[in-house]
Amino acid sequence: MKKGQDTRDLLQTHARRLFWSKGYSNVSVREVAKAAGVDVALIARYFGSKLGLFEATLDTLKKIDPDDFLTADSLVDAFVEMFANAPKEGTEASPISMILLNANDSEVGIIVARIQYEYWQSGLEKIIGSKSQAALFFAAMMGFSVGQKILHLDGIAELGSDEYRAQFRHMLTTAIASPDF
Amino acid sequence: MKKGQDTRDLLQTHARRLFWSKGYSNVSVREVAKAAGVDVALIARYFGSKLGLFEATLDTLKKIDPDDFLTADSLVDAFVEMFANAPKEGTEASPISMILLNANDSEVGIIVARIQYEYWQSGLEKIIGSKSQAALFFAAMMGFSVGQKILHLDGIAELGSDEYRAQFRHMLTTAIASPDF
DNA sequence: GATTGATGTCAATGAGTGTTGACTTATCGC
DNA sequence: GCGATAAGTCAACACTCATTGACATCAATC
Repeated sequence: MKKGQDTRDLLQTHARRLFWSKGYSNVSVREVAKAAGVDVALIARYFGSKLGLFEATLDTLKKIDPDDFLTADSLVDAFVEMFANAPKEGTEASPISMILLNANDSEVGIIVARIQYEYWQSGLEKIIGSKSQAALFFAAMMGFSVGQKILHLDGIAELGSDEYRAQFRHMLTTAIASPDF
Repeated sequence: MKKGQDTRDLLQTHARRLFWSKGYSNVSVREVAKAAGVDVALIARYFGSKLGLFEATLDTLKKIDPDDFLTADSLVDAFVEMFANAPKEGTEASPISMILLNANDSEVGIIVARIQYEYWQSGLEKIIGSKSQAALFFAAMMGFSVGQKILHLDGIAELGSDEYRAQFRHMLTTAIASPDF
């Protein structure tokens, strides 16, 4: 018989993939269990509840090192690449678009958003200098993310092109820059 | 006995308020019927289905005149005021944040997003000049909206202050401006 | 080999969902 | 007043969902 930890890992892996691509409320525990090849009841055993299983998939969100983005240039670079090299549809969502994917779920959405924003907040404020401007920047990133990943807006979908990449870089740079007053 | 049109209007009014504040999937037909004080079955009678009722609440989305925003200045003004004077929590969502509120619902989210984007698209492109930049601008607006209305991010929540309003105006203005290349 | 505890199976529960059809009641035209 | 049509009521259906508890099965320990 398998070790319990294996089953746990199996559930967590498939839960992450499913939750992060379809959103919390669009995935049932039966679906996760079936994908993992185990019985539904084991979710309750190992994670207590569906929400417990979901929260277990959020661990990796906290493992990115914020010191990777210490200057404004590298921050812009990082974001440009994040969107330009975005994986195609059906794959896992980026951590940021995860927020939007669950925005309508008061319980889950706030959990994800808080984790994400608290993570980015200090770094963004350090670089941008203004708390409110950092919040605007973060919000704009969410918008780009949902525009690209969920709504597939014309234009944003093809962020890979050089011309568009330059435009995107320009927008981010000016957004980070200090106002002229 | 009431006229049928009255019941129809009553259902539509309460449906709009509920759908636009909690999102489509977070509102049940029974909840709408109870708020309107009528029987659930009447939703099927007058609107065919829950989705039909929802689509009926989208009519007002199409009634805003895009010619109100013909210059870049008035566009920025309109957006600044839209966010600065945003109604408090619990009230109806703005049309834009409606998109995010339903982003995780593949059926409903796309309906709302398409209506909204197709409405703004031509006007934005006319003002901004670039199709992709217009898409980015629209996406950023969605992000601001969800940051303010749904996630209540520190900073964005208080967009009414003069200092913040100035920062917001600056960000929008530079975002609309042409790149220096 | 028996006992114990971890692990996995199965069926059922109870709450919620949108939708349907038969029925009753009111309103209007004649 | 009568009949046709509109309007509203009620109960049920068929489904999905997360969760639970009783039961079975395995692995390790004594």
